[in-house]
Amino acid sequence: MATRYDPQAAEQKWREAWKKADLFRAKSPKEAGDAPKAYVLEMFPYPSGRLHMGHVRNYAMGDVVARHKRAKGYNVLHPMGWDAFGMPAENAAMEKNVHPGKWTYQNIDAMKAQFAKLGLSLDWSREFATCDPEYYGAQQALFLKMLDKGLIYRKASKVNWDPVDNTVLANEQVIDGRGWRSGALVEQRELTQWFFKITEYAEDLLEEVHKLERWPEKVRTMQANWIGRSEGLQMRFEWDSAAPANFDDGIEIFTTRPDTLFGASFIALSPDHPLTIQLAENSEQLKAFRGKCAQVGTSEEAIEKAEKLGFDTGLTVKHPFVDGKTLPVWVANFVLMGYGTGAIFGCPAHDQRDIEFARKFGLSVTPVVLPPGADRASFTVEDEAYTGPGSIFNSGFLDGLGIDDAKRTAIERIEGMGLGAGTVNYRLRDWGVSRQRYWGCPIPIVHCDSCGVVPVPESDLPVRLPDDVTFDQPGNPLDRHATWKHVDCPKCGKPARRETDTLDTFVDSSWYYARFASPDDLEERAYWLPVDQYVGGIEHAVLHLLYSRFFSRAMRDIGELDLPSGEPFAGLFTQGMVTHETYKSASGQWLQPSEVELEGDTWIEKATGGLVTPGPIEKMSKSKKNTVDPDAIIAEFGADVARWFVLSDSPPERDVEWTQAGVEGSARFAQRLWSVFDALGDMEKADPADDAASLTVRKASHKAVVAIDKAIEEFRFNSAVASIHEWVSVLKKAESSGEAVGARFEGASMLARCLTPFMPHLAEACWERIGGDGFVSAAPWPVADKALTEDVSVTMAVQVNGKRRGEITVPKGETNEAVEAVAHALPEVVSFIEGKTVKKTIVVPGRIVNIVVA
RNA sequence: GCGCGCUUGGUGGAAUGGUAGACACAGGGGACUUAAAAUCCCCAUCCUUCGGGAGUGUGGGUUCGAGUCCCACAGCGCGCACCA
Repeated sequence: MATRYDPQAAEQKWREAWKKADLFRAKSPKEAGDAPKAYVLEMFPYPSGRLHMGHVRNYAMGDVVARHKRAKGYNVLHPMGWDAFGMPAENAAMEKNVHPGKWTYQNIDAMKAQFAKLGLSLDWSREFATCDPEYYGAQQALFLKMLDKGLIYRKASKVNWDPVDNTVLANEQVIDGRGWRSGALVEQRELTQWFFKITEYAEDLLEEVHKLERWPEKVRTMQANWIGRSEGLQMRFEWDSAAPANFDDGIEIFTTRPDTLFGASFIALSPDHPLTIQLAENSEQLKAFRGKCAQVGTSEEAIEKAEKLGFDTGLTVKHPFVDGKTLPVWVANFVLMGYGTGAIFGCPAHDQRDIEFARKFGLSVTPVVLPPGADRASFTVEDEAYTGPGSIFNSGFLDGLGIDDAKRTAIERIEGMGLGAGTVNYRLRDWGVSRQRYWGCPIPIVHCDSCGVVPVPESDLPVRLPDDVTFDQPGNPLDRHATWKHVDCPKCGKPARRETDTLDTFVDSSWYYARFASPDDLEERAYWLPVDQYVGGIEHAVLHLLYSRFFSRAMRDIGELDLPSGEPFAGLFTQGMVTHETYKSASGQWLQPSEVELEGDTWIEKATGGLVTPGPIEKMSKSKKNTVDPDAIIAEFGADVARWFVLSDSPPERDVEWTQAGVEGSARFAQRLWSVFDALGDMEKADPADDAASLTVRKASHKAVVAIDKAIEEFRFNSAVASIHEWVSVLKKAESSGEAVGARFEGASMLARCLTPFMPHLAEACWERIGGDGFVSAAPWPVADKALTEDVSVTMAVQVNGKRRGEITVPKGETNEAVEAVAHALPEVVSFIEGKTVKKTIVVPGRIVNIVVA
């Protein structure tokens, strides 16, 4: 009697059995023996308390890799933990009056229960949350070592300050120049903050990113662009007018175009340049001008882009190469303080920003690069700068040189004059990590009036967050806590104050992969690292991955990680999002998928019967209400079906659209799979026979194993799914004709093992039904028999002039001449080549025959 | 603006330079059934005078042969964005 597979009962049963058998615990290097290691890691989640479909897809993918590797004989580390510090916990504290810690750990419990239902092959023995004192205490120790090594420093820096909430805002929390929560106009404030010296590794981070062959090209490019290396010249222009105080030596600029120095017509300073600030002290006009620049600067990029603002300081400098030539010094809003030296020389003829500025303020324009084929007497630049190739002219000793030669020559000359040197500049800036927040890792520092900045002794770590905090007023609870910040100086013993800033939560996620490998054992860390396969969202392409690459280097250099390359993630895969159609009611409200239904061709709202307008397919989000709750799906169809669906329809790197019909299709297929095993379950087990029907089944099975293996290795899970579909069709066909029982048993045994990475619970049930030994989750990957995967004859298409006209089947290894003869004799072919001259015949063995006729 | 990527049936997509559209979803037809559900099987790019012809965003090119390689263009998406 055929039975139905009951996912609810089966999934729970198998999960409990796995847990009891402790199947997924990573072996120690010693236990593993000769087995190679595989560290499979998915980006750990923020414990929001609710699992979403994006998580399901992310972790399903990682689990496919982990289970496949395990079956292939690897010692697999597949851990899980929680990225648990951050703003949402503080927001919850303010809104619901619940302590961030309590809220967070409750969420972790809730989410862990949801995770458990997915049947992931995780090693929970290594679980931690970044808000555990053991974790952030270890992080504080790393901080102190890095500080000691000179990788951390303090400096004053501008931050977005919300004057109502009394807090610092991240850039993404500033919307149209206003705080996202308070709505107050955001101010730029100078605060002394802690910085990680990521720029120290800029060159290495750039160089090594190109070698990460198992990373997506796209991510590597984004990182390279973010680091933004450019070669150029840093030089100083000496004063023509009287030198202002503190700037006796002149004005330092950076340029990538020293070849255009003869075309210089002005110097431009950033509104935030120290000289500008100094000059503004005695000039109301300049003060006003700076204010104007700051206003425009916040957000409205369009406006900012349109208008070039300038202020003539009246100062002048000498041109380094042309005696008697002077350049005016302006302040310009388009010059950024954060890049180079915060000052430039303007060469309007060959820089678009400079030409716009020069035309607006009537500054001179001298072309010095002659485009190929242009006439030197008549070539002019109007409103469009020329930035292409050419030869240098109007440029004294540089005349006639190409751009690259001219750059080199100009740099040498400047160096010879002692005015500057060739340098490399990076767009990358040091990483500011101070956050004026409670729910983060406390910075282990004490400020003492006599001793200054004093590190907390390692024996006093962790510096714990106090529990008794309130969120009823704005600002940092650590700062206003009655006792917490008041401590004695570790050095002199006098009363001092704790640092009340906490670390950016990106710090927490920059080294968790090393902590998973081992809390403190360097050898074990060295054994597991680097992560062999990292899986996560593309949204972390720059910051998280760059910070992690920095941290692994820093940890290496302070002796906390034995990782010569410094690269923490050898392989990276970025998966696409889960999307869903959106729905709007007649009154314009977003509706959840569960609130609407399809009647014929039109969507209606279940509750009201009102007409629903389906909208674009977008990433599942609360605001658009186009979410599907994994719990509900698991309750209805089981976790295997949810896993199968998110892996089946689209290539893993692309978005997948969640559809009800698609899930139902996956559920149907799960039953179909079960029926393959169920039909065999009551039969006598037999070895495969060698009749034609058996051979057909066996070939399909052995070929499928190879195809699925390859597809998983290449992250083409959708192709693996397709192969399984085809395979099952063959098995079902044999089943309906009652043939090839032995071959079907063999195929089913292989199928159960190939299914395990995708639908682990179902695979266990199937394995059990056909009397498999132990857990299929612990069974080795099936080995395909080469004799069955390689055919003795091949079908080849026959083309005439590149058009397919027929096909022939010939023995494998047949000579080209014989193949050619068969092809020429094919009736469909004869009618096309009759009466024509055959110019040549191309035979690609095993693939195709192409007959070329005149 | 600069950089990167993508564009294949009604839909998601498959295809080491070698039979385009595997596999799935939706659709159509049939079988089983008193009926339904479930299940199983078949059809399905377009045009056609049924011989064939056209066809992978558009236009060129390389090749015996191009979805795949090269050039140009268009559309869409992503990233960066006054980076000197």
